[in-house]
Amino acid sequence: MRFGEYSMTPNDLFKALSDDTRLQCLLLMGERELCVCDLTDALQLAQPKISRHLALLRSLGLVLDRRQGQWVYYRINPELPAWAQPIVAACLQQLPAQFPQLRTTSTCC
Amino acid sequence: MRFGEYSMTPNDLFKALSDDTRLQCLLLMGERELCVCDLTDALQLAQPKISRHLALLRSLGLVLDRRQGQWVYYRINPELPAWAQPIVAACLQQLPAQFPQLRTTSTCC
DNA sequence: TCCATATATACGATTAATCACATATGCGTT
DNA sequence: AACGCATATGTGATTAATCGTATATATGGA
Repeated sequence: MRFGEYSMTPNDLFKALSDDTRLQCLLLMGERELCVCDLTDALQLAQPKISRHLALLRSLGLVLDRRQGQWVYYRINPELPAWAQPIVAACLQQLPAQFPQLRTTSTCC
Repeated sequence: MRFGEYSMTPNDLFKALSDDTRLQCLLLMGERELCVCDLTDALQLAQPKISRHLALLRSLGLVLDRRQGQWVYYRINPELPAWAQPIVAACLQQLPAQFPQLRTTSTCC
């Protein structure tokens, strides 16, 4: 996958979405801003795994991050390319129902 | 990628979309039913390459095929899973503009 | 039947994606 | 400074995706 400050291509977007870890992270972020430990808790996955997937989403500009103290909060970039917005919106609307166990416990940080 | 008569998952869909050959085939089919030679002409790619990508799209149920004489016509499956329809529709609406050179010459078969 | 055209698949090689584990960095507290 | 916690990255191994080339199958016509 291309990587860096170039503008995202459709190929980049779909490669990003075509991994369940990344997709579930995005779906969870669709509800609210989340820190890394929220995501590791919700998905029950190792922290380095989550972090590397987040790095990829960040490198594409698909998500933005914000450090607050020791925590880093991630959210979906509200300024996606115009062509990507309807696609991402459709995903956020349709796909949570395809991951029934997907929920944040909210008792994290 | 999973393969066969199982029902398509979001992961399957995005993996299918995350190859430019397959994506451009789908976008071209968004306009009308096309045979394999239409696609090889339009994309200027080797026939076995196109055929293998079409086989993958077909195995997921993303496209349907219909043989007429020596030609095999492909079209987007109009009965996609409900969750997939808005996503595919958004792609068909937004993405052709991202592939400016994408056009069928219509002088094929 | 033999040939030409259209399409599909098999095979081996190459490249890309993912992972687990180890380690590094950054921040807050003592 | 030293520690603990949260997060990020490096590394090597494994698996998956893609490709080019060769070949197989199907159809129609001579």
